[in-house]
Amino acid sequence: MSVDDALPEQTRRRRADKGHTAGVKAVAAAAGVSLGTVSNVLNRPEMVSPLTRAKVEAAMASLGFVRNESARQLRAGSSRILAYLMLDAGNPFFTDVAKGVEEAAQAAGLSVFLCNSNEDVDREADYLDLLEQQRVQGILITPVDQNSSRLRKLPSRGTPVVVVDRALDDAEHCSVAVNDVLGGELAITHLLELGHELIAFVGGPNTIGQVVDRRDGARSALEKNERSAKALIELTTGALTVAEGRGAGQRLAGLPVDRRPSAVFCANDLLALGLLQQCVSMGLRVPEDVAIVGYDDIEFAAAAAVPLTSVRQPRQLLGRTAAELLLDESSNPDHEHQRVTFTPELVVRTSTRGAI
Amino acid sequence: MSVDDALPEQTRRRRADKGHTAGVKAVAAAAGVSLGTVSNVLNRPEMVSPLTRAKVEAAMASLGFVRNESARQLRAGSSRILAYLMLDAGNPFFTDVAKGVEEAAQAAGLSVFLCNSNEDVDREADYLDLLEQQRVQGILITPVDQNSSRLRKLPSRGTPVVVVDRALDDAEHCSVAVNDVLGGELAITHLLELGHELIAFVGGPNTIGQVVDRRDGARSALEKNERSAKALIELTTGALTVAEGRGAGQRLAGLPVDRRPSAVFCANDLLALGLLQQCVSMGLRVPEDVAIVGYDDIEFAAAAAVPLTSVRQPRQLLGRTAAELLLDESSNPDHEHQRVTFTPELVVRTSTRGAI
DNA sequence: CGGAGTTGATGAAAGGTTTCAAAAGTGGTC
DNA sequence: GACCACTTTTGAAACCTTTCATCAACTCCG
Repeated sequence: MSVDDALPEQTRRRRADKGHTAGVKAVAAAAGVSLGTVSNVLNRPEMVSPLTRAKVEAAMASLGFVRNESARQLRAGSSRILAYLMLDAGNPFFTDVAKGVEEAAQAAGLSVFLCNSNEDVDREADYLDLLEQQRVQGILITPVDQNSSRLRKLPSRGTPVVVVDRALDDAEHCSVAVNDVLGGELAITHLLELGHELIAFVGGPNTIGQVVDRRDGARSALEKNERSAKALIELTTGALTVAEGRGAGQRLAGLPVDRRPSAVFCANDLLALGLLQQCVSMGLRVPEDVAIVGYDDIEFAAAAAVPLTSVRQPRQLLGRTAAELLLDESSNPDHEHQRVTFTPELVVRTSTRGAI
Repeated sequence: MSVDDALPEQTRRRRADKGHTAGVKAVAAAAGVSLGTVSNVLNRPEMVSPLTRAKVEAAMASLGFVRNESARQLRAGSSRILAYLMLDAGNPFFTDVAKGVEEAAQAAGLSVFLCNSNEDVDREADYLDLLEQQRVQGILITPVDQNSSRLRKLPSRGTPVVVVDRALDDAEHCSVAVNDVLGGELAITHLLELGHELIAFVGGPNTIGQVVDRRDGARSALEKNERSAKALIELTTGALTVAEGRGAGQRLAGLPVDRRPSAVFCANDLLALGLLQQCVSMGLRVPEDVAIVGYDDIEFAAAAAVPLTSVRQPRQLLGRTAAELLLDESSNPDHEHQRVTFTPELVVRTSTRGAI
């Protein structure tokens, strides 16, 4: 007693001990009803008399009852949660996709947990395990590693998967993507039309499918225009980040003028923004000395030092569609796996255009 | 039989039915050991003989055993997951904070679920309920609504809470913040030193504490410099987004020249970037016609059309510290609630400086 | 007043994992 | 061959919720 008096913080601490939370049983006892009735108040309130309901609700309030979701899920077999495992939470492109996912999930009464693999294969694998063990309703993922055996096994074990911004050749899940090859073609075709002869491609690592496709699109555009493959210089980066973009900018600016490309196509806008910043700070003029095309058309592309020409993707729509496919898969017994492909669009701005 | 033959997709569908997943019981049966032994293989592998372990592991692999995290948590009482409920996942500031959180969590062997309240009070409340019901280890939150009764109740019920980028007057949890009042003062003092007489403050809504503090800092700087309160024109926005920033830009540019502020202090960088973009597109020169100061110093601020002067916060450190406090709270019985405050720093760039 | 029908409340069982005290097995020693 | 110390395995109990068949009470009608 005197101890409690002397140490109020300890009281607080004790209160925070785990395991003290009241469960349905305690509520039932307090309200003087049975277990089942409490459960009915929670799940089928209309079939319990107003009087009883009031008693139970009062008991819940006074005991600070919090439903135990684990127990609930255990019984139910699956949760009301859906997860989006992002490639890079720091890239506005993916947070826009996430916004679309949230939109669709909310409309269906589900919640979304976002996870960030940060382009790290191990992190991705860990999260996949975790989410499967959590028995989430389904997983939306923009994979780092498209050959992940973990990923392939999920659907057959009961966790639906929808691949976002990528199309796997696997038939076990839906996917929603944008035609990245076409996007690459658009970018390079635009630069060729402007008269550029030597072009750099900045992107990497090559484990990322988007990078590969966009590069393939770039090459194919060269071919279609009957240019040599040597017209494309490849600068490989370790990730698709602003910092890597700056690094690439430095390498670019370091080239002797006669071998320096007059235009650069970056695998995403973060790279492009970093590259742009570095070029400007090293005295190269954009677009006079170097023209730059980005990819994604994130909100910041238009607000850049030199507004960025970029290949636009329907970001939010991508997320919304993916979530809808997932919901269909987990609720509709006649679900057929689909591969939805959207078409990108080139948005031309100052970074490739002479004038203001 | 013939039906199965004719419709291979249906087979696939059936396989994806829920409830078929093998549990410890099935594994035990398949390996010819008891339930407890399987559990030992999972949790204390060193105390089961290599031979038995091999048998069990083989059985797990062949049955595709996936641990049921719900059941696990139910027994254990809490999970190995920690959640960060963000104010706006589209704002790079918060994703940087999240990165710090993930860093600290990973070091401690925990996983992080990110949730996005999107500045919506109801969404925030829903997520808080959900996370509490999930019995997460703890919740990191940048609150929309600092008076949320839900939020206040959490710690006493056993879910530790750390408030990020905000300090509540409540004594029931730790908080990690940056001195926003000081940040506001830094910004305005800088503008006054440059000779600006009429300054606009752009930010809102006023339910967001950061906005209020930064505005208060702005006012206090005026006072300290013996200027009239009228020297600060307030343009209130509905959210801290690029779009709202553009709107504010439009309102600003619409003012008659003699009543138009020569400088603007924006409550965050997104507003500043939007405002900057709008001003430029409406023919105002920055910084000649309008000087702009942002807040947060996100990576994109430096890459903007006109590199942005901004108040820098230690973003990642903020997240890391918050997560560490949370971990301490849930593991250390002698934990004392702390209120950590970092100091912001003004980064001057072209948007407030005459020359290049 | 008896029986049918309706409404509301009950409580046991199930769901998958972990824990722990107890049992079984192993090897060595006197 | 009995006993001891030690390692390994066992199985029942507990965690909390939901479901569902069953029961009780009440209303209405003949």
